[in-house]
Amino acid sequence: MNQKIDFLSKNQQIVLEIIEKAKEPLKAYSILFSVQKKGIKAPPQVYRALDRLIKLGKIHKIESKNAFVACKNDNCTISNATAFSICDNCEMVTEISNPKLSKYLANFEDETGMRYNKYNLEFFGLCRKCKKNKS
Amino acid sequence: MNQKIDFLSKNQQIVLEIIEKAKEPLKAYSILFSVQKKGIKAPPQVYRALDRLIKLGKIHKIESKNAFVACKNDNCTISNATAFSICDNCEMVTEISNPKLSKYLANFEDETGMRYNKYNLEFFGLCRKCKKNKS
DNA sequence: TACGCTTTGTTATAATATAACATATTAAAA
DNA sequence: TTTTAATATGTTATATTATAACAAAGCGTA
Repeated sequence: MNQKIDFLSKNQQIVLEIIEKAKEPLKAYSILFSVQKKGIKAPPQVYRALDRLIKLGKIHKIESKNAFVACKNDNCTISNATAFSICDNCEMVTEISNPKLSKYLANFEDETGMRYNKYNLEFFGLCRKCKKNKS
Repeated sequence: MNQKIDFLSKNQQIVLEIIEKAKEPLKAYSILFSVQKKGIKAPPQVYRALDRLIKLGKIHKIESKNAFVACKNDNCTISNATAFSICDNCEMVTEISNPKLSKYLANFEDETGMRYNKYNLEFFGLCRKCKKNKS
């Protein structure tokens, strides 16, 4: 039954592959451009694949950038809880997989006592490289 | 000198007022529509005001919704560190101001030892009302 | 085969956001 | 007070991001 969950259609595979190869987050229309040689011609085809890949936890959307990255956590079949660090200068994005952080956030209770197992956290700052170059 | 920081231009005041009055996050074009009777006619006028208000910490952008809410923390002159809870059903958004959480996140060190004083956290779940109605 | 379901292809358009440039207002330097 | 610099505004056009709507193809299975 897990095969079902992991099955990717042709378009989904094409889109995933290009995102996995990329070193930085990709925008939907830049993906569209890249896959046109493979027969994908129109935005809905890309957006459908993106939606599916997100649901499967294969990729994540960087909301502050409207861009997409491959999931770096091998086991991230559940895409609900994500954390990223984003460089304000070079825009590099790194997925943070820190058990303490995810535990903390999953156990966090708001004022009303509510908990959330779904969240997205985006940290901003200067990455090591950019920090050096600026100083 | 703080007066300078708090000074709002005409358009900025108009846009802020409408966001503060709203009970839910407002989209840029719905703001545009609302303020057309007050003489604001084109998207750039709204987006400029929004940008400025965000920088001043008067409003925040809910990235997952492309919508804008007034800051509920009286002292949120620094808009860098934000956390929200968002109802998956009714889309209600509440700003979380929890000193423990903000301390935890500001002190969080990633694998490389980096810290971030700028972040945005969006929690998703069902708000109390919607949880009741679904059960 | 025939049915239902998912995926695909396609056109069109909606929704979100910015570029570019001209003008006006303001604050304060000369 | 005039000049200047900086900020804010108005305006048109356009770029970017995303979805609606519907027809057709493929696939599993009853």
